[in-house]
Amino acid sequence: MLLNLDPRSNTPIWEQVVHQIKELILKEILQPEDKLPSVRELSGTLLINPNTVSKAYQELERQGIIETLRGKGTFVSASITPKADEQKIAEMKQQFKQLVIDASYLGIDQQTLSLWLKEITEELGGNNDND
Amino acid sequence: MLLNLDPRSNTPIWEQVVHQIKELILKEILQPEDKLPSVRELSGTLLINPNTVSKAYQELERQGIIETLRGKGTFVSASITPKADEQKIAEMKQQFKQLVIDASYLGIDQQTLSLWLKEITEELGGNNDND
Amino acid sequence: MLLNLDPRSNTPIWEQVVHQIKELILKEILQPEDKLPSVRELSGTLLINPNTVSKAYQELERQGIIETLRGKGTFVSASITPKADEQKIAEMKQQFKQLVIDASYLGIDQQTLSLWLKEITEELGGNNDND
Amino acid sequence: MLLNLDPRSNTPIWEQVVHQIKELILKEILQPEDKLPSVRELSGTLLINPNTVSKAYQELERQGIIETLRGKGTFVSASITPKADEQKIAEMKQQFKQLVIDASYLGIDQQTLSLWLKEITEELGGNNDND
DNA sequence: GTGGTCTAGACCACT
DNA sequence: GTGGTCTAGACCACA
Repeated sequence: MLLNLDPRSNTPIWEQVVHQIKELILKEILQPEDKLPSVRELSGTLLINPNTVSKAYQELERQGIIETLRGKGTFVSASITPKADEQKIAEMKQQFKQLVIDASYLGIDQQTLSLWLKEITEELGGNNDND
Repeated sequence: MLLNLDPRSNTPIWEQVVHQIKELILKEILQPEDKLPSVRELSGTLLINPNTVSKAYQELERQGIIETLRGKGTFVSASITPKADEQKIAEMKQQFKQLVIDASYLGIDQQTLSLWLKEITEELGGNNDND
Repeated sequence: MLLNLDPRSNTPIWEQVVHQIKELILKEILQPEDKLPSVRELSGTLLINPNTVSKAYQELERQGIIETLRGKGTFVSASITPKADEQKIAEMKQQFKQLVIDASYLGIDQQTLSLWLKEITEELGGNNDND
Repeated sequence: MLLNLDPRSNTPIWEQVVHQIKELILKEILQPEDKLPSVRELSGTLLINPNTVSKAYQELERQGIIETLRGKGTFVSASITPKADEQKIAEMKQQFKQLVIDASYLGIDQQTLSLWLKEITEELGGNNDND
């Protein structure tokens, strides 16, 4: 499993790992019940510390996206139920607004954002039918 | 000038200040050439550390959104030219993607995001006719 | 013998086995002198590692609850004498306290706990008349 | 702030810290808005690693019991709202049952447990009126 | 000053 | 083999 990490980014490495694994699952590259690489293995591949991977895995587990089976390893959850947490949705909308504002100052208008949204949705939902 | 700051939020306070001033400008509540409150004044109003306000102003200046005239104060720039910095646009798209992914795990679909986008654009651009 | 094991739980599987066998004995579903399934048999039924069952049996034997007769198998002890180990009782009280604290933060009050205690005692002690 | 830590216990140190802080809050020794010792300070007092304290604080924050204000420190939340999470309550009842079972094998009967429950509740709810 | 992140490396319990 | 915990010590951003 290869992830794209940027150690210079402001977003912590463990969070980048979380994001990208979530993306892989959405794209169905990682499927329910699939085994994730072990903490040591992934830390070796990504050239980061095991603790950092561990933190990412723990966060993913906290979100109900993966599960760890004692002594066996870590697996993608069989059923990922979205929690409609009101508060988090409000936060997300707020983030979204800030993003739109920042975009505006980069000269990006609504149409472009709308296009991006479409592109991204297709990229994520486009599964692997035509592989 | 009243801003809505949340000290519990993960986004640093100076960044919240930056965001909200940018929003006020987009909404044309703050207009070009308008004078901003002094660092000391604003820090007093918002009950935050002057250094924090200062950092926010520096960032806004760096983005070309406000200008400091020595001895006179700080003013909204007369003309804010969007910098079409390719790299920053790519970063923004990346951010956007991560947001869509996170939204997806909260059960928020494309339609909802599309709606939000429309709402936000209207809220911001209400008087952006002559751009 | 069917036990309810949850591989996702935080309590180790061998401990879940220990708990549930203790429960079966309390409920007199397993009676003194009854033969327990062999390690291999039980591990096959429960689809878990033989080492795990073995560890559970060892723990139960350590507590004096079951006995192994070489070449014959494993049996529920004829007389289970509660050890009034002061230290263990103190530990238990400590555990109990932590549980009450955690319950409190979940909005569970003393009355509810008291009710639970009654329920559980009835469930377990239904035929404990002649102790 | 002095906590009683047992490095030999099975429960991890960070969890012991979490438990005991929760207890201090219930006893109103720590009151809403109170500042907790800094990570470094507490780690110095308890002779444990700062990371361990940090982990405890992060868990407490995740539970909504404390809040961190960037650069200022960590504080007891003003209002702690118990979340009536069905699933967690079920888990708690399960734990409670296992505890009753274990107690039974130590010769502790329902009456004793009932007494303990009363004692503990009084200890926790007894505030600091008579200090 | 504060907490958050990361590395290095160790030890442990579980399967 | 697996993940979880802990220590030691470093660096950074925030206020």
